[in-house]
Amino acid sequence: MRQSHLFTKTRKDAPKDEVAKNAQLLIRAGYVYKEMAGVYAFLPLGLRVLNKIVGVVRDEMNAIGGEEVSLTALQSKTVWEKTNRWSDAVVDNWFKTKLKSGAEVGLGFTHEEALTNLMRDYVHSYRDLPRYVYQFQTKFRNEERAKSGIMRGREFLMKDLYSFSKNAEEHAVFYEKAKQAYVNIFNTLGLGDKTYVTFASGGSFSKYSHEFQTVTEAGEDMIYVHEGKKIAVNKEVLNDEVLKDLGVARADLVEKKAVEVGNIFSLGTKFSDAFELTYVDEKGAKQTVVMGSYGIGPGRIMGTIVETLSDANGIVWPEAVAPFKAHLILVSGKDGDTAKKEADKLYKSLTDAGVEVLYDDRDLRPGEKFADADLMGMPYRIVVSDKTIAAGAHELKHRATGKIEQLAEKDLIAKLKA
RNA sequence: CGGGGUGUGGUGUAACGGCUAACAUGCUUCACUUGGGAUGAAGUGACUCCGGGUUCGAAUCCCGGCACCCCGACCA
Repeated sequence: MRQSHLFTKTRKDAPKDEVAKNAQLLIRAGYVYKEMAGVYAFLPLGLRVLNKIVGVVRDEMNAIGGEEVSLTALQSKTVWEKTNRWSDAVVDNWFKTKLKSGAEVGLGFTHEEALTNLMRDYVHSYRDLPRYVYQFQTKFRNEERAKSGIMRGREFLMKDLYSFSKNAEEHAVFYEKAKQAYVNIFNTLGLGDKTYVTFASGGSFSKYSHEFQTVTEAGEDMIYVHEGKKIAVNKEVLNDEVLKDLGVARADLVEKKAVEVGNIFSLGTKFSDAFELTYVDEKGAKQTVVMGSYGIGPGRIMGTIVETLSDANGIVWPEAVAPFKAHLILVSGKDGDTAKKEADKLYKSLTDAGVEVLYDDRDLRPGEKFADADLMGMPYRIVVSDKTIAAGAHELKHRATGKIEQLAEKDLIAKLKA
C-alpha cells in the first residue's frame, strides 16, 4: 500500500485525555480513533492488525475442531431469564434497550445463553457430540469505569468458543487441547515469553479455571509467577491448598502485575441444565451436555502488544500481527527522480512477490519519514536513496533490534518472503 | 458507584477578574532543502464544553449539567 493513499496521519502529540501508553501510541500512529471513553474505532492500519490477530486465533480454533459462527449482538430477555442473568441485580453491566414494540432487548456481553439455546435445535443424540462452536463478535459491557485505552472498553471484539461434550471426561480432553491452542496463539503473537497459564477460581463445576495473563505494568490483576514451571496463580485464589495442588512453594512465587488476555472455563452443566440441552446416549438414556467456554480478546491483545513491546520511538509489532511486514522509505535525491524510480520498482517487485509493504512515497524530508516509520512499527524498514543506489544494495533495518543489513534485491525479497 | 482532577483554534499549552484570547505544532501557498520530525516568508484556524448567576467588566469567581482522565470498588 502506498502511504500517500492512507487517510490517517501520524501526530507528534498524544491527546491529553489519554494516559495509557497503548492508546497514546495507537492514536499517534493512526491505528485507532477514540469515539468516547472505552469505545475505539479501528482505522485502516489498526484493522489490519486486529484482523491479523483474529487470523492467528481462528487458525488455532479451527485446528482443534472449532466451527465458526456469528451470533447476534441483540439478545432477547426471555433467553437470559432462564439463567437469571437478565436481572440487573445479578449482571450490572448490561446495555439494555427496547424494540418499537416495547419489548426489552440487551446487547450481548457474552453468549453462553444464546448459543446453548440455539444448540438445542441441533443436538439430540450422542452422534451430535462433541461440538466446538466459536465466533468473533463485538461484546458490549456497560463498565462503570473504562480505562487503559483499548484494553478495557465498553465495546470490544472477543473470540468466544463454547464446547459441548458428552461427559466430563470428553470435556477434559478438549479443555487441555484448548489450553495448548491458547499457548500456541500467544507464542505466535509474540507474547509467549510474558504470558503465563494462571490458575484462577473455577466456579461451581471445577476447582480451577485458567487465565492467560501477560505480565505488564498496564495490567489490572496481581498474579504470582513460578518461573521454573512457567505457571502462575491469581492472587484471588492464592492459598495453601492451591500451592499444594500445584506442587509449588510460596517462596518460589513472584508477585507481578498482569493483564488477562484469555481465559478458559469449565461450565459443567450450568447452562445445559437451564436450557435442558440434553442428548440420548447409546443406551437410549437421556444425558446432559457438559460445557466449557474459552474467551480471548483480540483488541486487548493488540493493546497488550503495544504496552509490552513498544520502545521510546514507538510501536514494535511482531511479524505475525504487523499491518505490513516492511516499510519502504523513499528518500528523494537531488534530481528527485532516480531514487523514486528505483523505489517504485522495488515496491512492485516486493508486492509481486507477495510481501506486504507500506510504501512511503510521500514528498517529505527523510527525518520525518524515519520518525513515522519508527512510530508505526513495521518489523522491517527498507530505504531507497541516492546513497543506497550508489552502494548497489538495499538497506534493511530491523525495527526491534536496530540491526541494519545491506542486501541485493533478490536477497532482500527472499528474506522478506520467508 | 465512592473519592480526586481537568475542560481554551485540528493537536499540545499560556493568559492577575481588565487591551483585538497568546505561543508551538498542524493545515494552505511560495522559496529553499533532501539520511532523523530542517529554514525563511505570507496565510488559515476559538461564540474559551453547555446553561444559568455574580460583576461596570468573566477563559478566570459561584451554581447546575455534560464530557474526559486518575485512584478505589467492580470485572459472572
